[in-house]
Amino acid sequence: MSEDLAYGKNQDVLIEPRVFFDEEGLKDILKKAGLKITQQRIAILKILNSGPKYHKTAKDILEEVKKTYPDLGFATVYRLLKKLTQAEMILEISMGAGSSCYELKGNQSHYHIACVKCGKIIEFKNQLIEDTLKKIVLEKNYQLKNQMVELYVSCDACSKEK
Amino acid sequence: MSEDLAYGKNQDVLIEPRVFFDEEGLKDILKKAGLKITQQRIAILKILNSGPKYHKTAKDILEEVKKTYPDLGFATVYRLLKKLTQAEMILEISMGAGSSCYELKGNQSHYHIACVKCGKIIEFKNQLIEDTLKKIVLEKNYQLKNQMVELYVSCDACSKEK
DNA sequence: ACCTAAGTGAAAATGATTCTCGTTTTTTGT
DNA sequence: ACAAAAAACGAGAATCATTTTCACTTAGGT
Repeated sequence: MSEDLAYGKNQDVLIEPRVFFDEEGLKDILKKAGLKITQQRIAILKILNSGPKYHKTAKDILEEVKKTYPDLGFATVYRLLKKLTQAEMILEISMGAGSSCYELKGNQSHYHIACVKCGKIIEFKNQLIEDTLKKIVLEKNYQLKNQMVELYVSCDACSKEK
Repeated sequence: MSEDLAYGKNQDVLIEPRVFFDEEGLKDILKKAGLKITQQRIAILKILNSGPKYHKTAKDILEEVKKTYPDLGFATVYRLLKKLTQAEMILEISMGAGSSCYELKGNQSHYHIACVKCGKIIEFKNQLIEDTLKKIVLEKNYQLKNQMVELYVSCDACSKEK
């Protein structure tokens, strides 16, 4: 896994470029989840593992994967996403209404800022918040499985309009 | 609006008892959203404004409201929830898959801890996180419309099982 | 190479949410 | 109070995301 993240001195750096897995890494994800390695699954994971952003919807994935496997359908995509989510190898994020987004779990937790007008989503990271959340959960004797911090905003450009 | 919140010295206090609106307050919500005041809407808001927890699903609301208005259907519930969400008078929260939850917006922002096993949801509040998030958004020149912090955990009881 | 459990594709089923349309209720102007 | 216009309502159909079913295929151990 490459580790060339755009870290900074600021608490809230944008995460880019993102972490990528190589083909072996993708196979490991399946192995760790106790799943068989199939061409379809590798194809799906390759898509989740590509592009500038971590998060993709099932529809995003299907549209991409159909270029290589035209017969692959939603059932297969959702089945894999669900199994990997249960095995905690990927994250499911539901940003308000509409479809959930999915991300490969790197060792990075990060958060999202979404513009409610133009739909743009920015990923960011903040160590103070991460530590605070971990502490809260620990104090209650709970095991943290996933954390989600989502800010809904009107972005600079959209606020200026009209 | 009553203000008898269970504040404490701790950063992460559970929010209970919750903030309630009186009937005038509920009418104000409709007025501020530019909506007509109807019996059905008041009934829906009264339900959102009752019980120990802030968040309720459209189904929760419909089941309750049918006791008084048996003919009222999903269409009316969803229409109102959508309009009030757009007018920023209530919050829509989507906790993973399944239905969204809705909450009347008091002057309190609060967060959720959900057990992925038993489904229990705890509401909590944390000023440090709130301030940090506000700062992040402000620095980017964005206007914060809504914030969501959701922790998915295995709770104490569920972690012990099996 | 063989067997079996696991995976696949197509289509149907489910669940949540939105839309349509004919009817009813509010609101506004008188 | 009264009528007309605008907004809201209820029922059911439509849409969209996701899950299930089932008959067929394949990966991975022996």
